[in-house]
Amino acid sequence: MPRVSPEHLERRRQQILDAARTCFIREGVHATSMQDIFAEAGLSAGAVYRYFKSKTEIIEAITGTVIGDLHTFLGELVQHDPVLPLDELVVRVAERVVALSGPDGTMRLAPQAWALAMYDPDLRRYVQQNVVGLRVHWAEYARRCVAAGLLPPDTDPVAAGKAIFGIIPGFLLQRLILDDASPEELRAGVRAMARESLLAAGATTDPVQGA
Amino acid sequence: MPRVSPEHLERRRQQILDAARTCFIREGVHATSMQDIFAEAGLSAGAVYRYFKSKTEIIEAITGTVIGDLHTFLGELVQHDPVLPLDELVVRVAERVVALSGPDGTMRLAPQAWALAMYDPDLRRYVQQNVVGLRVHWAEYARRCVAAGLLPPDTDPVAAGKAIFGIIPGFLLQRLILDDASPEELRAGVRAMARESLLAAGATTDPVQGA
DNA sequence: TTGTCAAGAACGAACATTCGTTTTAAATTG
DNA sequence: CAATTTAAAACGAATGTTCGTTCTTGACAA
Repeated sequence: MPRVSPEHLERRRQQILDAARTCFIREGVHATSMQDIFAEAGLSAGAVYRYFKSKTEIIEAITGTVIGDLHTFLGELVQHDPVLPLDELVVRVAERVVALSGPDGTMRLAPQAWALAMYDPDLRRYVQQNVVGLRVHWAEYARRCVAAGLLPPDTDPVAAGKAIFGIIPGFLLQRLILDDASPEELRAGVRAMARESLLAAGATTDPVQGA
Repeated sequence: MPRVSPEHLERRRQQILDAARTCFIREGVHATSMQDIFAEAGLSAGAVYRYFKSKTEIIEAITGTVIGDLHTFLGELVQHDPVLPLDELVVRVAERVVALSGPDGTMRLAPQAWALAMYDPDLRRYVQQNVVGLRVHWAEYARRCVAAGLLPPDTDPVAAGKAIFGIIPGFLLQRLILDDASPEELRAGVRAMARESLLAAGATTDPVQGA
């Protein structure tokens, strides 16, 4: 179809990206050949190469959108008034992660994005933006907790954000690779982890029960 | 060398694995060709294929050893008597992670292992073992904290282990991709995170009720 | 027409792997 | 000990396949 509307072009582009994402999730990025993408998109090589000049460009376009949804979602939760308890916040995010990491979920691409980011400079920038984006929300959460008097004034919210951040990739990994993590169990874990007593020097562990 | 000692064979095997690991860390697993491994090992194709029947077999052999060191290290720390404070424990592990994730560090392979585990069943088993191995230590830590009276008796140590687990991959990711995480900052973050007050509903304008 | 889009055959490079040959050190013999 | 045999070990060019990409060709709207 020659001389076609801009909408058509944009739709084609999306059609290709959707096909690529489907393939990447189903087979993995490296195991996906361009021919797989052609087939999934129902387009020819020539057509696809009209919209993207290389496979790398497609990978980059998709990697940039892996956790956009999560970013927005967390951003809203963090702004919730009153400030949500940490376990509540984490559970809600975890639930979203579960929803996004099913058989067709985009979160399945996250580990691949991390791995690719280590060796492709352009991709690395995208992934960096994604990670920073999430982390900034966590830092903002910590800041609000300080403001609400839930954390001491001398708290470093950036450091707190960096530490809390790990809970989610940790959850995702266990979910994707071991498939034995649930948001509710994570809530219990976070509730156990959020205790000053864990920072105290511990007593020796005999069979004797202290109280 | 024909009719050669078992030690020689074992050394050759290690020589190949070392070369492969070097290549995988330097270029990434997928970007490493067998020819790269031949060159790095200073061996011919035939020689390498005498010891490993495929590239996949080499990848599997290496993936199985990525975090063995960390596993042992954490295992010892967890058994420390008296029980170490959480922030102390995390900092020590983080320091080890830093040591193992430099330009030649094996921890650089972790994200690749995670990604590969999603699509290769054999590899997945190795990575599962690694993850479970670490998690078991964290659960044991939680158990000891309960025994020492640092955590309430009704704590679910497995859930706690799953939650705490994430701190380390989270740290590693930030270290590898953003290169802006340090053990000391992580300590500060963990100290901020370990507070019951984070579990209470907060308020900016509204009063709060207890749990 | 004229300019743009799509098709799909074709291409060349890169890849993992194979295999016939050569080298080598241990084993065997005299 | 020295000469010879033997089979494992190593070599590396060749193989066949697969891949990402390009190119030629035709189709169709303006």
